[in-house]
Amino acid sequence: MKTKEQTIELLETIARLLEIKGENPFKIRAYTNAARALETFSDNFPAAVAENRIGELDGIGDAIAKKISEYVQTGALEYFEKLQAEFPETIFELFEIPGLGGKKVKALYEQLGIKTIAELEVAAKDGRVAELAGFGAKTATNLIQAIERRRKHSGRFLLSDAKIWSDELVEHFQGHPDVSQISPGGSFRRGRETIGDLDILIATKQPERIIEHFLQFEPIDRVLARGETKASVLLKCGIQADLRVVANHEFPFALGYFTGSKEHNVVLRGRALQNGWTLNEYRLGPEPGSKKVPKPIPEIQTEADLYRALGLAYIPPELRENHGEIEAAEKGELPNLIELQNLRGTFHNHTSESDGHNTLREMAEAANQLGLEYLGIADHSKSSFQAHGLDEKSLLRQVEQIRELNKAFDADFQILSGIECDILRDGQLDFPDEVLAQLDYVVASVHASFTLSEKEMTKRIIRAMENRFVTILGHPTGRLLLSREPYQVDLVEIIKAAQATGTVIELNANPRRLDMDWRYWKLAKEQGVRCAINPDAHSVRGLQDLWFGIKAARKGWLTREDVINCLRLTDMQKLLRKKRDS
DNA sequence: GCCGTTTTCGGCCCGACTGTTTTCAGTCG
Repeated sequence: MKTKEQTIELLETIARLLEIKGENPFKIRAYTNAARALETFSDNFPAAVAENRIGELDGIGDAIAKKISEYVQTGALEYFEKLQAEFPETIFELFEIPGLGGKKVKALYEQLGIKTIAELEVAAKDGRVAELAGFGAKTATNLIQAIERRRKHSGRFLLSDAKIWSDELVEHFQGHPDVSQISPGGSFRRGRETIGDLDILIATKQPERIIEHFLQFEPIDRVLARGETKASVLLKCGIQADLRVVANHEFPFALGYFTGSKEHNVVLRGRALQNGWTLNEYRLGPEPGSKKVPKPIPEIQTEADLYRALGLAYIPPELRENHGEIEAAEKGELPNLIELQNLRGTFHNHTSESDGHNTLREMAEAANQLGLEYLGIADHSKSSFQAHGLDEKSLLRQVEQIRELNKAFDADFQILSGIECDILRDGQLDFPDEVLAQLDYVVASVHASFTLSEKEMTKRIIRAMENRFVTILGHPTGRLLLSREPYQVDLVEIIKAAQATGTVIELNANPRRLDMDWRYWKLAKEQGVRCAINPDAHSVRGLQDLWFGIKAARKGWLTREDVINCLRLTDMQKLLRKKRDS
């Protein structure tokens, strides 16, 4: 039995193999399209395969559906095994070098027998690569440099790192007389949890001056490419930044185009074609050679105008993943997405009592300064000894301190006493109910025994959720982006259990976590499960991470009604008591 | 290999940039 993730990887691997074979590019694309279709599929995957419903997905036809079914149900795919046997397994690492695609990898392998990055480096240095047809001295040098860069940097970056440099770049152009419009684009604008590179778009009448100014940006390490309308650089921190320059009237088209996602844009272009139009990064115009009489094209000055012209409500960047947003925009059923200023408080935060860096008072004052109406303190519990988890005595002392401190604040700001209670290996909690009952709420999280099977882990977490004092399930998969894989857990089952038990699920806003993942919130929301956006702040500064949580919540289609942090203090307190009183 | 208001064949997004090329292939987004 294979999982959805394994199937996606299979399809992508097949696409790569077909590329090296030099297969029909459209056939290759069909496999990557099928992988994309599965990525956005949030229903029960094994059931859909078993009931032969997987072929109903857009982009998956009979042939691939049959292959998926064979792979998932027998655990192997004969077609793939044969294909794979034609090439050494290590050859895939060559695709990780920018500048190498299917054609070049094929040439390197067939003509020089190169099948690893190490072999490529040797061949590039001793001159064999430069002698291949289609390669040259410059290509060889670029490959050597790319291999060296790869050694230093991993290739993807957290949203938080991207934000620092995107903000800096926009700042760099602040007040520049030739900038008439500027916006970040790409996956950063869409709020993806990790970012490959930065895209900055500028509208101007003076493209060469803008490119010139871009190249003056101090943190640039080296210039990768520069032309008349775009330039690419590598920043010293390892992030690649691409600047695109367009004319003012082209800006909305270019912004939409470079924001993506690719899949979203493909559908938009399809809609344009239905009207006899062509949509690209510069314009919406009549499709040359279209047999249709094109509809008249309305004037377009903003992205919103563009969506309207295509018969759609404006789609916020975070939703542009071809995850159902276009159908919803057509019917006028897009959600009114949550915004940062809708948040009135937050729940999961630490103090110096466990592993935080600031005191209770400092955290409270910072939250009050931020304009929040309440701050929940949830320090670690005793089993998390690596984080100086609180025992019963120190926890109850903290509850007392919170009561005292609350007297110092006006009625418009309150601290809530909670705990981030460890879910033990068997699903029991780290404190007995009598202790938990003395708190305003309980966040229950897994912090140890990560290696249980998916079945056991799911059972363990559900058992914890069945405790009536567990208000919120903390970071449901335990992932640390770019550094630790999530533990195995069936989120579809967890969401069902949250619905059944009346447990809130956390959207941990720490940019290293962003857990539960945005791809599951739409499903949770449809089942009536509520979300708590928590920065998991370990310092005063950590409270700022709410910004990332909002981005992820918006990607998950959440509105202020779906997120309990948007409730007024009294309504929120009522909600916190609801499960334990029922 | 997928898909269909162009519907079972014949398309499939396309423009910018680099490097290797005397007019374009490969890669990227």
